[in-house]
Amino acid sequence: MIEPDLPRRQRRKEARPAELAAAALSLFIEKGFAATRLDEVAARAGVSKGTLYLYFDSKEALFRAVIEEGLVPLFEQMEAKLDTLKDDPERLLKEILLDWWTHVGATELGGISKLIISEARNFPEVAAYHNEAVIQRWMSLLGKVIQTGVEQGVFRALDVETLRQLVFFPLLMLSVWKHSIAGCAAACSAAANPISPTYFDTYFDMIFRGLLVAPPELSA
Amino acid sequence: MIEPDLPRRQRRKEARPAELAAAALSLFIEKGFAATRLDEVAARAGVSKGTLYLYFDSKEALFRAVIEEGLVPLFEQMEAKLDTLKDDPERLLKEILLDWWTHVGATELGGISKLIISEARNFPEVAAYHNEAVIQRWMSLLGKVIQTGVEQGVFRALDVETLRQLVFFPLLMLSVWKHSIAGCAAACSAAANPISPTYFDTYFDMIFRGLLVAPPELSA
Amino acid sequence: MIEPDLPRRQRRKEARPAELAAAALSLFIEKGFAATRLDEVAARAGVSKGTLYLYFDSKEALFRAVIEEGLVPLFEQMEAKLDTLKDDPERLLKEILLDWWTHVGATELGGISKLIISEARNFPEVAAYHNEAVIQRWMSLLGKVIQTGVEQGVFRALDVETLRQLVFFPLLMLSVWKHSIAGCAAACSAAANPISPTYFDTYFDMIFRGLLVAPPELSA
Amino acid sequence: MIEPDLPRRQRRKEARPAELAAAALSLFIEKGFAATRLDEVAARAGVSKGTLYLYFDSKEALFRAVIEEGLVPLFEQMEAKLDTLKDDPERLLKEILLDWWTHVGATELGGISKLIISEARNFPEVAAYHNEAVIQRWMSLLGKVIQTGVEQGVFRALDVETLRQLVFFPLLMLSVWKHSIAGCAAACSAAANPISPTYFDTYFDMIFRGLLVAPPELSA
DNA sequence: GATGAATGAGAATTCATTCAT
DNA sequence: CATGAATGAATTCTCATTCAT
Repeated sequence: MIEPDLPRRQRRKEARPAELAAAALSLFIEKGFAATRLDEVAARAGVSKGTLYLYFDSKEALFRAVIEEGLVPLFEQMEAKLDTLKDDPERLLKEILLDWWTHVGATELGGISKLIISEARNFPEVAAYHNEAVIQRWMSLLGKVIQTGVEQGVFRALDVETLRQLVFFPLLMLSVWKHSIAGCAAACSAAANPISPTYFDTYFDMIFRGLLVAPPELSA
Repeated sequence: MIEPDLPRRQRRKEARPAELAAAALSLFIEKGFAATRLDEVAARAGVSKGTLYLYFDSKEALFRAVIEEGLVPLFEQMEAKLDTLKDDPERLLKEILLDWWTHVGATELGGISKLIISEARNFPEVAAYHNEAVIQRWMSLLGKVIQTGVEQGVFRALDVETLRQLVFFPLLMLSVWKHSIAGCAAACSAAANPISPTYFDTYFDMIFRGLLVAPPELSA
Repeated sequence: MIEPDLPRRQRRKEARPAELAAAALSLFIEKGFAATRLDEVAARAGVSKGTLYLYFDSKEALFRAVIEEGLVPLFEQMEAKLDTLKDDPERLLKEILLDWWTHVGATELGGISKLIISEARNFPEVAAYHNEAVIQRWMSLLGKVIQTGVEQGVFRALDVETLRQLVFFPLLMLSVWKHSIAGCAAACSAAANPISPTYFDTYFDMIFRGLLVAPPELSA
Repeated sequence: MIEPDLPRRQRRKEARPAELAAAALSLFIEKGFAATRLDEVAARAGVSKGTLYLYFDSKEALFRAVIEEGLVPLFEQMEAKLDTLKDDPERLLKEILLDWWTHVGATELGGISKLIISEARNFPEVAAYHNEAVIQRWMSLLGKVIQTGVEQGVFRALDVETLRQLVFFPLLMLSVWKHSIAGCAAACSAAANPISPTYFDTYFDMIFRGLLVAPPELSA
């Protein structure tokens, strides 16, 4: 990955935007967009305030970049998986949902969802971009998986539009929760943390009992 | 509600905090806490900026009051219902969830959830208060309803902690969505609005097929 | 002028914009628009920085106001004079030019010309406003006076457009000079100051010898 | 002008300051000193920002150089002419004034006058240098020409100090005007452009009628 | 109580200047 | 010599908070 024959300066220059966006992401998630000062972002990235402006035109541009940077590595994997496991929609759906949780929901990237929710009203263009580049894409992916299952007679023929939301929202909400309410560890009691150890077992049990034409428990 | 024998001045005086909090609530929801200026709050409430400080010590105090004011009328109803319909947990759960949607999720009060999610990190004490005064209370209510159903052998004996979240999150997320992403109507395409007309039908179908020991469709 | 029954606060509020504009004018003239900091303007007016923004939306708005404030009292007098002395165009022209010198060129208001010259490129709308509200008006006034003289057979029938500039530019340039080069008293030698004691005598001698059909010197 | 036996590198090196100053001049004139960024100057000269500092210590030093560079080629011509046409002061004066207009007033160099007027207060030493190196020299030249005319009995014996200003200011003002107000072409109406086609005819007519002991028109 | 003018600390942004490469 | 990434002081503008009226 590292090209050792480039002078250090230049290597730095190429890495900078990602470093800055990473610093900004973590701060935006911690404190929200408005409450994050560019001073802090610069400090966390180990550069001066002015340097930010070498790479981003404004705070809003930085916001936009954070979304883009954070989401580029995110979708190759997800969509690639769609072509595998076509004959086992249950396992495919489960894997895709767990993938999302592992690579997004449970990580810092999950904070982007919270960010977008918080700032959509104030930055409609950024929200629109995110909606189109991420939400629609992801929802469409989920829809295709479910649709496949329906067509194969494995999933019940309910409204796919709604199903994909019902299936996804418990995970999304969990992630959002983790990055906001559960984040004020000191003040909020432990009870604020909603993740019980059996959460995922129960989640998939419920989801698939609702989805499957012949749930294992009953078909037995 | 109105006490007609008090002189108007005094009535006004007592109503003021609620009026101010109402104005603040709608603005906080529209623009977020940080982006709302006290000028605007005062203007919307029809008073001068200085007057705000007669009733609230600071912007944060106003935030706290917004939570309290907005949620006081909210929980008498909900908890009262618990004592009714004890013998029909399915109907009770459905009614309670629809009640929440009707009186909170679908109304401006649903915006408080978004607000808390956005600002929890910056105002941990407010978040803690909300957590304890609202979230815990509401989750406990849901838990009791489900527990009743389990005890009566109507609901499956899964982890109740998780079930109440799985049941509630699709509604909560929907409400949060409505108050953020779906709110930037101009920029975000209509597709951002996730409510399909059959959402609630499918929602309850899925939920109860997952919950009920003997779902109608399968018991047949 | 002062209305002694208004509370001091209110009297102040009405006077403020003019006070602020006056402070800004003198600083803009001294240092130019770009080099003047709003801190200084506020300090000179004896208020805080924030107060400026109660009355003016931006530094540019302040600039615009300076032009307007400074020029309002300026044109009533000038144009009123046009109706007098219709039968003596030479005296009328001389009085109007001296009036301009006394009330504008020689005073701080003359600095506005320098300001506009300096900043026209950077603030085209302000320059356009000044052009229309001041320059055109003043030039038109001069043109009418000269035209009257021509029609009465007192002035030679040359191009009036040009004449009014030839007549005015020596005064305008003198004023601009005073407010720029002559202003750096310490560094610039006294020779930079171009006003010789006989300037106006020679000026009018030249102007009228050029203008008059029958100059006194020769008609004698 | 080009010295073809120097290696190109070296030629470049010697030409650099002049190239940089030329780039700076045009930008200073376009936008004023303060509003010109060194980035732009470097870009227009086709070098990097750092290179500027190899040749000039500071932005102010560049300003000073702009004056010097721009005016060096300017005065050989002018003063050389003084020795010719000694027996026709009218024609000499006319030629010198037209020369100034052709080589300075009408060209980019005329912008230096505007620049000095704008920045004299902020850069007194630069203004002082310009005053001494340019203004005094030029005024002295004009004075000598007029003095010659007076001594030959061709020009009237008025105050020469003032006469040279009266003669020069209409041209100077015209040039300044062209480089400021007339420059904001978009916003300012065409009427802002003060040059009528007969400007110079009328100008010389007026000037010489005022100057000459026996103007053609009257001597008839 | 109520007002709204005034404040000033704080945040985003710009840009002349430096210096490692 | 030349570069251009990095700096940070300086500047505009915002807004929660105060307080004289």
